[in-house]
Amino acid sequence: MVTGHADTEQQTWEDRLRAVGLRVTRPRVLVLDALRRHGGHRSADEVVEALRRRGTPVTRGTVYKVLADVVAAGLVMVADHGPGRAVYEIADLWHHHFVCRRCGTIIDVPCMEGDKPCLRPDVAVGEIDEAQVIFRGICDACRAGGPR
Amino acid sequence: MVTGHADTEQQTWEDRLRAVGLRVTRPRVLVLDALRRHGGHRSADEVVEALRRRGTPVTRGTVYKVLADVVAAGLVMVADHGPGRAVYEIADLWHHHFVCRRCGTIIDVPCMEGDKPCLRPDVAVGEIDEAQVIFRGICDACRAGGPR
DNA sequence: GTGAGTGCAAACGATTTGCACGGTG
DNA sequence: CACCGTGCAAATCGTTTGCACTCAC
Repeated sequence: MVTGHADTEQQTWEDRLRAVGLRVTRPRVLVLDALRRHGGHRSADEVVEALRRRGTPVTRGTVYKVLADVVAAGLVMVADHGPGRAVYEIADLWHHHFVCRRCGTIIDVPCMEGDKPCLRPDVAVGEIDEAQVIFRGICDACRAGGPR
Repeated sequence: MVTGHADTEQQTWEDRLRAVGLRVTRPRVLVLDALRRHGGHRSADEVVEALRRRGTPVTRGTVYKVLADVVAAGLVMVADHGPGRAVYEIADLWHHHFVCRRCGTIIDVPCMEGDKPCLRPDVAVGEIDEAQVIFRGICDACRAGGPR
């Protein structure tokens, strides 16, 4: 599909960035790559930490700016699961989140209707372009771990 | 139903507080009452401000503590619509939220299936006790106000 | 070369915490 | 009267911002 050898598909980020009118810069590619490598949800600080560990440090402030840009551009989704708990992930497939009350783990829950908002309220409130669903409860791992 | 004269049903808070094992104190009743009086969603600061205006001031710190307690006790629901945007409301009837991207207004969206989580994922992730749904888009008021 | 993007560090605002006093049970 | 809950103020933490420098285009 992609011409070239990139085993990380990294080149795609350049295309995607350009496609949304953002310049291709090192921090942007690194942040996006960190998110895709991880595959799951990461907070801004976790991205900073991951990049630092990889030997390609990016400033905290810059990470926030990059995240704000790519979220605004639609490349990344942000989900707030509580105060000071914003998590980011690549906006590829739409899905919901299950948050464990006990261990805080976030588990992806596929959206039953594909890549568009799968829910619609039965009252007219406005034009809905997104339906973010957060399920809360106790995850199987914690339940298996005993009643406490 | 309730013996007494309380036109504000305030006495109920005492019962509800006791029922969940919390002491009945002035700040707690005031905070709960402020939330119910308002009927909608209020941030911690808005509660502080409302109580101050009513001539029954409660410290910001105390409001946060009270809110944390009553949320933990299940008397109040908290919804996070973004970083530093936690809003609280009485946990009486289950419903979802529609957040306008333009003006920030929060509109209640009734849950189609009554007072229990109306949604269930089709994968087993754990024991779900809550499904919080946040719809995002442009509210009718903003749309009526023109394309910008 | 020019403006967008970055790094650094200080500023910010919501929420939390420590401690001494006061009220509830 | 013992303890929980409050008030006050300082601390904490995630996130934002200002400014000079650098790099992408």
